[in-house]
Amino acid sequence: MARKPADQAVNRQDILLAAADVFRRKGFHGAKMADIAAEVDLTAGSLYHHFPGGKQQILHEVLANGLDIVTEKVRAIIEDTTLAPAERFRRAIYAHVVSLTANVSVAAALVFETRTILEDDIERESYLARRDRFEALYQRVIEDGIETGVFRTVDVPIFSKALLGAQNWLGVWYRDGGRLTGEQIANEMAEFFLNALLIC
Amino acid sequence: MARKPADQAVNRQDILLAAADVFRRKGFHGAKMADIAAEVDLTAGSLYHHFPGGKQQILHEVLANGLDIVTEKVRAIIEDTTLAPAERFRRAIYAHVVSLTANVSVAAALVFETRTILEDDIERESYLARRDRFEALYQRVIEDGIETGVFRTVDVPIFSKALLGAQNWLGVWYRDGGRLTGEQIANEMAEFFLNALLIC
DNA sequence: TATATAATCAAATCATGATTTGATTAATTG
DNA sequence: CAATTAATCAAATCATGATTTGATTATATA
Repeated sequence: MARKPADQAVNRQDILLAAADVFRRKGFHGAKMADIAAEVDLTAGSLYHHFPGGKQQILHEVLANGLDIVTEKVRAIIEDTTLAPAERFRRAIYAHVVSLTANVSVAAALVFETRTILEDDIERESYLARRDRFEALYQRVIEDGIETGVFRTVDVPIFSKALLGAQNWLGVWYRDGGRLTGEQIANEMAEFFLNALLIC
Repeated sequence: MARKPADQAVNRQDILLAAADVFRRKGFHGAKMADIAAEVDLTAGSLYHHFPGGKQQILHEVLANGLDIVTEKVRAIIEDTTLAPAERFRRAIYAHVVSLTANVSVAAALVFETRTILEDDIERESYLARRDRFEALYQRVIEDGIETGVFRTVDVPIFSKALLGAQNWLGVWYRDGGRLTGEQIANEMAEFFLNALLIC
């Protein structure tokens, strides 16, 4: 029967992480299959064994996985209605930022390569849906806060784009081992945006 | 002597704008010289007459020009010490955002292709310097506000990255003809970030 | 251990696209 | 209008890199 994967054989996840890293450094179009393969000690051709769909499929899985992981964390917080809107908002930002900094390469791919995947008509639909679903989470909690009277009356779509921009930008500048940890940065950012909304 | 450029001949600026647009849609690596050429009714080879340095040079000029134009607008405001820090901060954001929305393609290039130009060792140095100079402008006015006691004591580098992220992100989502004008968005964003800083 | 299947590789294929080259066609200026 | 330089083009070059193909090697299970 089918053999169980050997311990030393590379698995899909290794390849996806390696790919995210190469994408961060060179961009999707600039990344060679050989570059990705080299990161996991394979040759370019071997990658097709794991991802028959080639480079495009690899990108798709990097982005879809990455977004899903963050979405799930944020969703759990936003939908916890036992907490006040301000607290849900704060915790969501914190979790989100920590998640991005914990995995800069994927965060960077989410920033830089979303455009690439949207070029592909097949992926386009499903990816846009994923993204809208995510953005809606933040919009919901902001609206809750406004209705409750604890948040200023801001333009919610614009505010959420500003927030997401600030967060996504981490994928551009954050590096492990910098002056602040991901958690410290997450705290700061949650503070910033909460102050922007709170009526004092 | 040298001939004066004919009226109907394409000029460098046309090409740079066309290039920025193609870069926005396909990314630097995905953009073909032929794509850029087609936008101005030329063939790929003809572009080398205007830009002997090829695609790389075109990217360099798009980014350097784009950044310089925005920098100059923001600089004039930040350095106008007849205004209070809060007012300088507000006007700088406004001018910056209006400038980005007035030229989405260049704004998008500044977001997506900075990484590309940084790969090039020659450009790297000069471009990083430009960018630091720009970021320093915002940091200065924020520090002024803190020292004056009108702004909260935030972590200035992190705050400015959050701000720049929110602004740069416009290059990703803003499109002409949307629900709000560039000016309206600029106002909103200035409000957001001012509220994040102001001690009420 | 024998066999089936997974993993992998090296060497083709195939396409694509940047850049160069050698004319050819304007437009300017004396 | 002749001479000169600018703009442009079509057709080579040249390189690069994704993907395919046909073995080869490793490992698990019967």
